[in-house]
Amino acid sequence: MENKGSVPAFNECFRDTKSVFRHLTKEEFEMIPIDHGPDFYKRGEIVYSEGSRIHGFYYLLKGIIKIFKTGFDGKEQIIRFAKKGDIMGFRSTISNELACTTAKAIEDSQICFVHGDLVKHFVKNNGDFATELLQIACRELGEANDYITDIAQKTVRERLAEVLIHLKMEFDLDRDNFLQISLTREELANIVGTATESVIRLLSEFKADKLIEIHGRRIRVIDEKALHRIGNI
Amino acid sequence: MENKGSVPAFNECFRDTKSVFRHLTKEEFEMIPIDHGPDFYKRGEIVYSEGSRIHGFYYLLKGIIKIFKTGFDGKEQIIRFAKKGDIMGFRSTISNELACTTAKAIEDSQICFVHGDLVKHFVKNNGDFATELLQIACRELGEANDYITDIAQKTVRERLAEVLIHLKMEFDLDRDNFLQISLTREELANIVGTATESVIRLLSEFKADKLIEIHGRRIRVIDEKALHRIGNI
DNA sequence: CGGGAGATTGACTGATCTCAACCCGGGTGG
DNA sequence: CCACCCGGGTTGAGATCAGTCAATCTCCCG
Repeated sequence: MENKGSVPAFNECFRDTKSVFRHLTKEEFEMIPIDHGPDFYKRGEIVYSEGSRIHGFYYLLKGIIKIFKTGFDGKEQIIRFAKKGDIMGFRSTISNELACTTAKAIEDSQICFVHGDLVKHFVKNNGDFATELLQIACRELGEANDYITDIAQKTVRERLAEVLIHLKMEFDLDRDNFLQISLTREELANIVGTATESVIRLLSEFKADKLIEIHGRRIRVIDEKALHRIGNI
Repeated sequence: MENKGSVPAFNECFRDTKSVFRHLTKEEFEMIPIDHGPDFYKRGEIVYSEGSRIHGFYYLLKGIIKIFKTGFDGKEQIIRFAKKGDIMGFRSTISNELACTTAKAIEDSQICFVHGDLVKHFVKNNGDFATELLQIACRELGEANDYITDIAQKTVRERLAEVLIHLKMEFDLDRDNFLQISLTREELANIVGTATESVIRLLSEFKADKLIEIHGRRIRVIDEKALHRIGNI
């Protein structure tokens, strides 16, 4: 992690009309220390680790972070991805618990940090901010519930189809309509909740059936309808 | 659903020092209409259904409610249980979405309802209340994440062992140390995320191995250590 | 007593996992 | 420059966990 940020860049990131911080008053805004700009993380670098104490919020300015739990045998389970505009670490901050997930950059990323005490202060004194946070938590909760049901009830094939659709919706496509996000087969497996080899086999199948196109890690969805059908979405 | 409650009983339920509503001021308290007391639900009755609009919070005074999602093929996936003191329906209320789960009484229950607008008002104007709600959401989120990882990575056997431990921790035991909560084999399967027959076979195994004792739906954990080991907890 | 729900058991099947071998491309140290 | 190594990616074979189907049993209820 490296700090190259400038103060204006830091301030700018909170001004975004879609930022969680958009409800802060001018005065509250100025409470955020701007002694240093955003932090830079390279692909592979860890933002925070499972079991460590988190001292505040991470607001993602740029890049993609994978958030995962490590299972009993060391296998990762990817819970979600954070991308531009998302916040991380608020669960632990709010509930005063140790982090229950690890956050790792899978693309070079730029992150603003806001101290937990400050966030708690905002929650207590700014109803709109509290409501916003609560809504974010509730949205995540809804997604988690869907996830649970899917993993518990669907086959690996169904889940993989669904994950591909989700990735397509959640992340940008490049000029050739390939998914921008670059995941190893193992990471895909860790989203779906299966073995790497299973993902590989199913991807080949999907490819053979002309549902997707693959160039190394780059994947393009060709027949979204069919994937919807396969995934029972 | 039937309304037999008295006003005092209704008021009383918010006074509990462990209630979410404990942070409300006297004035806020009085904003809650007390024109009717708590509602009574019999075992099997539905509090709210997936896909319906929820108009507020359900605060559980007494009883047990199972909260589940219905999967593609109609199979239930139990997400969690609500018991005395828990709230239900806040996700949908806060995020203004339709209910994504169904809540059904598995024991005769007694529930207080508070309108959503009021709850939102409290969140906006009472920082402690907002913080409390946020913490509840965060706790659930943490549990959901654990759940995801478990279902994705553990075997059915491991998960069943874990579920038994959880049930023992979460619910009271009767005088004979049997779990108070009465679940069908199918409901157990719908927590674990497996087939009913698998649960039956594994329960018999656990019983043969003297880890648990079974009398119909009543289950007693005998060897908690061993279950811990089996469940990799 | 008949009916129905839930519980149990057995047999079978098949989706997935595991293990092992092999490939490929990039980076590196000699 | 080249051999080697290492992290992914692929493929095949075999093992197995767990789901499905079907028959039976046990209560409990009207």
